[in-house]
Amino acid sequence: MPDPVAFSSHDHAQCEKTALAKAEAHCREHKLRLTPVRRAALEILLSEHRALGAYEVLEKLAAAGHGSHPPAAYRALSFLTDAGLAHKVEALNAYVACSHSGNSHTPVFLVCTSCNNVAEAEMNSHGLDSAAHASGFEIKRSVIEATGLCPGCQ
Amino acid sequence: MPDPVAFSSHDHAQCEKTALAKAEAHCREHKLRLTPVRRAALEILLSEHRALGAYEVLEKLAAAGHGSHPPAAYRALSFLTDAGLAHKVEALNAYVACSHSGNSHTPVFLVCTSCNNVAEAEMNSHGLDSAAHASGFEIKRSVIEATGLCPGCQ
DNA sequence: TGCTAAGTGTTATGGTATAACATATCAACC
DNA sequence: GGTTGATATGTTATACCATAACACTTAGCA
Repeated sequence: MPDPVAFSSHDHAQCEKTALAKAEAHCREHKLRLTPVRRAALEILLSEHRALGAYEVLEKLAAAGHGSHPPAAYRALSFLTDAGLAHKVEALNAYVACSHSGNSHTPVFLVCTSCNNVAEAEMNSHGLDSAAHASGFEIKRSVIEATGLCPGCQ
Repeated sequence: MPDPVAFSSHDHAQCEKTALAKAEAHCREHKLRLTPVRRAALEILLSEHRALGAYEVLEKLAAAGHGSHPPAAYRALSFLTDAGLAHKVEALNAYVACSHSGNSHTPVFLVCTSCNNVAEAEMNSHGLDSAAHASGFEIKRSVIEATGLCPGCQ
């Protein structure tokens, strides 16, 4: 597992900018429509490394002049997660921008309970996959999340 | 991963009975108070291998003469999960009785989207643990869940 | 231009979870 | 046995998370 960027100090403006550029490229390539609301939602998620609740995203969307009713946020989040540009952290019922390209992958989240930052790591979920397959279970989607303390908060 | 009992036909009455006996022993040993409400909640969870929502548990608790307000269910479920006698399936916001002794362990859930049964497997979460530790993250609790189709539903 | 599909606005409602405070019960000790 | 402090339960109220259903608009294309 590489050093997760969420727990290291870094040039966040740059971090945001490149993620957004990658997202645009990904959408162009896959003919997905990154509309203003969706783009705004992505920018909101990208602005922090912690996971944001849907209603928190909604507030910020409304503040930015977009829809102010729950479906506005849920639709945007749903587009982003379907496109692989964001993920839902099930343990928090909250959403984070994807830290990796637009590649389809099984995310692994490290959620710090102190600073609330969420790092996304890539791991070979091979153990899970093959073990499940061995017992005859066919995996569609998997969720791997760990809560605890990040290096900076210990 | 051993063949998960939830996906095999088995003597469920026996399955329930031994789980309950183990839970009682576990509580005695750890001086935990398995009060009537808590015991009732555990029996409710044990009655099925699918995950039950908190309000579903609440209904059954009320029907059995226990509290009928949400905190009654959440408190019982919280006791059971803290004691390791039940787990929350985060992907479903629902609860299942623990299939293994009272041992503290990292559960791995296989959730069938067709029959709704949830199997709990034990797996060495060693990959996750050591990888997280290598990047300096200290895990308190981890969630590993896969949704898909069980052998019988494919 | 007119059609169709996709996206958005809006209202309403349903499902999940906890805060806060009152009351009751338990366990241990005097 | 009665007192006390901790644990558990009852109760009210509310907050947070999520989606159904339908109307309207816009984009993309024949």
